[in-house]
Amino acid sequence: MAKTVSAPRRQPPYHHGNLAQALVAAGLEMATEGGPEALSLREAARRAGVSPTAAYRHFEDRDALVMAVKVAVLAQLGAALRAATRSRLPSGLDDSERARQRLIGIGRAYVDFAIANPGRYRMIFAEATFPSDRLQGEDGKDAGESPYGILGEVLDQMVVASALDPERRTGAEIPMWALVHGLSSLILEGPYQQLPRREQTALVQSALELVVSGL
Amino acid sequence: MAKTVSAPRRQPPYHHGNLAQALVAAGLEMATEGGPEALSLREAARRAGVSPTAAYRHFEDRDALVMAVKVAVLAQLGAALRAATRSRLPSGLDDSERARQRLIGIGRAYVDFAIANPGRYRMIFAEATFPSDRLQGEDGKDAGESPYGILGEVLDQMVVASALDPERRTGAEIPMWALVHGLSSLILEGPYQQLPRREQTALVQSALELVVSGL
DNA sequence: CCGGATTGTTGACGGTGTAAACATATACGC
DNA sequence: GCGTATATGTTTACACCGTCAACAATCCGG
Repeated sequence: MAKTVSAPRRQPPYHHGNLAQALVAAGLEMATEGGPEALSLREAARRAGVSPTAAYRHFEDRDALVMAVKVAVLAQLGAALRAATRSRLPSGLDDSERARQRLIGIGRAYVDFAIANPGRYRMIFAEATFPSDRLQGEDGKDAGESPYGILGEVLDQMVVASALDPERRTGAEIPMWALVHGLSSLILEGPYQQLPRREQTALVQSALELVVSGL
Repeated sequence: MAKTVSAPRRQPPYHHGNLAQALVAAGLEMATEGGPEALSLREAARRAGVSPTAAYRHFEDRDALVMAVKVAVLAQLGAALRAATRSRLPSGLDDSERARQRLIGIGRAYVDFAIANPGRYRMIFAEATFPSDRLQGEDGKDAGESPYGILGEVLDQMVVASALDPERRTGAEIPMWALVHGLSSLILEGPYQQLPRREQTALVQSALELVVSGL
């Protein structure tokens, strides 16, 4: 009775089913816990309940896994920024001011994401053996929900709402992007880590306003 | 004849003489080649011509060496910024404009350092096991030639030269610091790595002007 | 001159990334 | 339906890494 053969799913099947995805999920966990340097192929395999080198059937090397996790994190950040673009704005603002507030809003959302998820955030800037083999390509042409794409969208809307001179639109993402990333680094690893959250966000707000008003 | 005993310095003496320093130097090399993750205690020992674990007499663990190298890099960056504050400025500028140009100058110098020394630059933001044990302290109270201190000096000079409202002096380093760090990251690992150096520096210049004029 | 403190060495352990050889399940052509 | 190629997972092995403990050489203060 209870033949081993026909017993349904006694122990995990030989084939995992979706190892690649499970490995990325494990990698995401590890990144959350300790950033990019905490990400290990063997540990990921362990967490996926699979032999130490099974990951090599899905990722050429550690860097490949890192990249995959990085992409996943970018998607999460993109979602956070997208959510920020949908948040309610105080009423009684004209279109121009609303567009401006949207921009400041995603800036805040970016830094908030970094503060709330330091490990995952740092994953975004993980390296791939510096002498960069094939850095370009990237293919991410859709960029539909890429953080950078969303920033571009919001800037475009500012132009439409006459909150930004069309002539200054080109390259406008640069100072914004640089600022939010710089702020995040400063708060995460720099001189402002000790500050109470309250003051941190105040500092972020004023820096954002400064740059946005300068655009 | 030629007694082994008295033969002068046939082979390196048992005691290295200045291992700690040599290890930091080796670490600096390795950081130059491949950033923080390329830094290994054993390899540093090897380059210093010493046994694999000798480093432990001078550094508690790998992180300690990383920190030491980080300090060394900060000093180099500080020197670069200091040099920028001494560079000649075009004549015919009033004090206020000169002070402003100084600020832009160290901003450029910061990004230039990052571009010229990506590995060493990234070392500055190397982590020490995120759950940070004793992050504060830092003691670096002198800050004489610390990059952050130099930035503060230049901002103070702007106040003196009436290029910056004293009321806005507090926290003025934040957007500047965030910007130059963000720009560096963007150029090193972000969407602008492919750009010709020429356009990169142009982009840096305009972002700096935008922020400085907004201070 | 001697004995303790510094500094460096040796050997060992568990962890990592990676490659090669092997095993098993799945999928596809006949 | 069968049989085999292919995809996926396992085992074994190697070199490297960080770290610890035990040992050896040198230096320095009494």
